[in-house]
Amino acid sequence: MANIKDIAMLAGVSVSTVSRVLSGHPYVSEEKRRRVQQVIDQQGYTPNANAVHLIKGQTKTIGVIVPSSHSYFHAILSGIMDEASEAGYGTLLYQSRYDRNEEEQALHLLRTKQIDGLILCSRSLSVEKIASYGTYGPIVTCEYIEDERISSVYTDHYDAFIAGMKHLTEHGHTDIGYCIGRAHSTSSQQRYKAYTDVLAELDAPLNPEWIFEDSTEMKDGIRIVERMMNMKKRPTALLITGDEVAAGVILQAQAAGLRIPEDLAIVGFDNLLISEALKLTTIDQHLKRIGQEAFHVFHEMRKAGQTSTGGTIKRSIPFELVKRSSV
Amino acid sequence: MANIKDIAMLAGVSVSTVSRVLSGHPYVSEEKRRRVQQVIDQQGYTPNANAVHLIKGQTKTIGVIVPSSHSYFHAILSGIMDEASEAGYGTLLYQSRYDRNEEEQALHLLRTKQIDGLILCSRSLSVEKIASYGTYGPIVTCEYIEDERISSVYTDHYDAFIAGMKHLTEHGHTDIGYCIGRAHSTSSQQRYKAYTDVLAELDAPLNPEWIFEDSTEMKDGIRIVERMMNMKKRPTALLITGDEVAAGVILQAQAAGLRIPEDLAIVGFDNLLISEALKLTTIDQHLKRIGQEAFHVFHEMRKAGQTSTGGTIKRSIPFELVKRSSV
DNA sequence: ATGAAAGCGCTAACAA
DNA sequence: TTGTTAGCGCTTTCAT
Repeated sequence: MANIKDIAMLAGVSVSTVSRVLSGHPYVSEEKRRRVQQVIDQQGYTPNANAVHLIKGQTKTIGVIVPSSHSYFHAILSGIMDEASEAGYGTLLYQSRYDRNEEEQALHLLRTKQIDGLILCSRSLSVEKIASYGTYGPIVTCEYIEDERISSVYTDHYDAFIAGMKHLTEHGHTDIGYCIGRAHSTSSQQRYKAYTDVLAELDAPLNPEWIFEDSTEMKDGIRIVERMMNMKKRPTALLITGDEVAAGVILQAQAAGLRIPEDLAIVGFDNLLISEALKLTTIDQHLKRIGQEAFHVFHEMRKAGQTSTGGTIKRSIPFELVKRSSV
Repeated sequence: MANIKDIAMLAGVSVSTVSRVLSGHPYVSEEKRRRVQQVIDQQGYTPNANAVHLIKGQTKTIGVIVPSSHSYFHAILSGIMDEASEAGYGTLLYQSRYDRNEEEQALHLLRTKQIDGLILCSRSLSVEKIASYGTYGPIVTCEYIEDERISSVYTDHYDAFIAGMKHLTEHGHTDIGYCIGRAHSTSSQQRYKAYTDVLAELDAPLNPEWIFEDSTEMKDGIRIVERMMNMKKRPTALLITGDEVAAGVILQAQAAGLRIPEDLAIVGFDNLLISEALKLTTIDQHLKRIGQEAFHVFHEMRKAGQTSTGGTIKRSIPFELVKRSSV
């Protein structure tokens, strides 16, 4: 493996000239530039990135933590990747599998300077822990976090849930249930509040049995309907955070002979590719845009960091109710 | 940000002693070890990974290219990650989105020494192109590749397809169709061969209309049934590579009033989480195991590379027909 | 058991 | 326009 010294020697120039050619520096004579480039091509030389990173003190790489490869995160990720490559950044993906250790491992990359910043699409670690890594580089979360040391780009889940509930009540529903992912996340709490607020306004009773937790995949949707079929009184409508879960619900509802929306109305979340095929009414959170903005926030902080003391940024992304025929 | 020199100074020792403490080297007096460790803790010091990588000439990181976050790749990935972390390796994920440039970008990481090896879960680039990077480190693909310069860990798709077809013919089916992903991949060709071989043996006619291409997601399954419903003669059984597509087929088949397996028998592939919920008969390719073996192959090559000229490895992973009630 | 010093491969300030 | 040289932060001989 040739290094820059070899190239310099073979081209009969100094290493600095090679370095200048490499970085497209203007002050190089056309003749030497050509000569150097020729040696580079012929030797198949590429600079050792570790050396470059070491001396530059940056890697032009942003880390992204996703807990799983769920399409929800995939949508955000695609937004991040687009903007990152636009800005000349690479993307280092880290799958935490909801494991705190794995997650801290990723945070560690920031300390050891393997990445310039970090975007968390979800978190398992405490806010305190995450914030403690803030000194090593910009950290951006894709869910709202109170802490002042961390930036976030997020959906207002309370408002979004209210919008979904309203849409159902406007269609005459009062027996409404909902399905969420992890029960104790910040968003789940906001959703619970929205749910109870609307129910209270309606003077409708709250039936705890109609709240389905830990639903993230299609199979969870199937399970939910199986459980519903055994209830003495079933909800007439369901708010489902995640269109894959909604797909499972529709699948099993059909198998059980329920018509949609007559017997069961559904409002989903995320507006994935299947959502359209299923004619699902859903709340589009513009996940891709969340990813894009997350990168922008990182980038802004990074640029600000050079000059002033970059403050953190909180940015809410508007959602949109996409009406189809499941309500 | 303190560096090793600062730590040495603060602890009143040389940098070598700090380095020894860092790497758990035996020849350090208990007293100095404690003193150094104390300074390290108090300063919150962590070695700069770029410097370590530079001098060691390795990163203890393996790159993984996945085209998308489809659960098929996720299953392989989880196998890779398990074995990697077991062996003290980090995993750098790269989403190529079937884009040749992105894919080459990942190959480039090998040249620039940011990763020690690379596992491709799928490829868009030519075999030639990929093989040309083989000199920079071990490359392992998770699909069969003829080329001698590249290792692969794979399912024998011909045999697997034969097994699926046989299972259907044993249940009396002769009007069999199938759904595949990318039409021109190596595996698709093998499957086509298996399909025609079985049909020929049966003296059954081949109906090109019953071959559905470009099906990877649930929505594709929906589309397939919509198309099938318009046919004058429908297949009575379907072999579907990908249980998410199968889920879409089941969903839409139910909506169209087809009973499974009476009106339409289905053999899926992959045995995902939903497969069990859907009572889907499916061919489990042991994707996780493929991922595990892919890492092992990388690791073996890497270790061999130190001493001898490490040859490449081809390793076939056995599949398994999981019988449930969709046939 | 410890330290001095060479060097991993590169960039950039400085001199020429 | 070009070359010399001093690091970037670390590991690892080689002495002692």
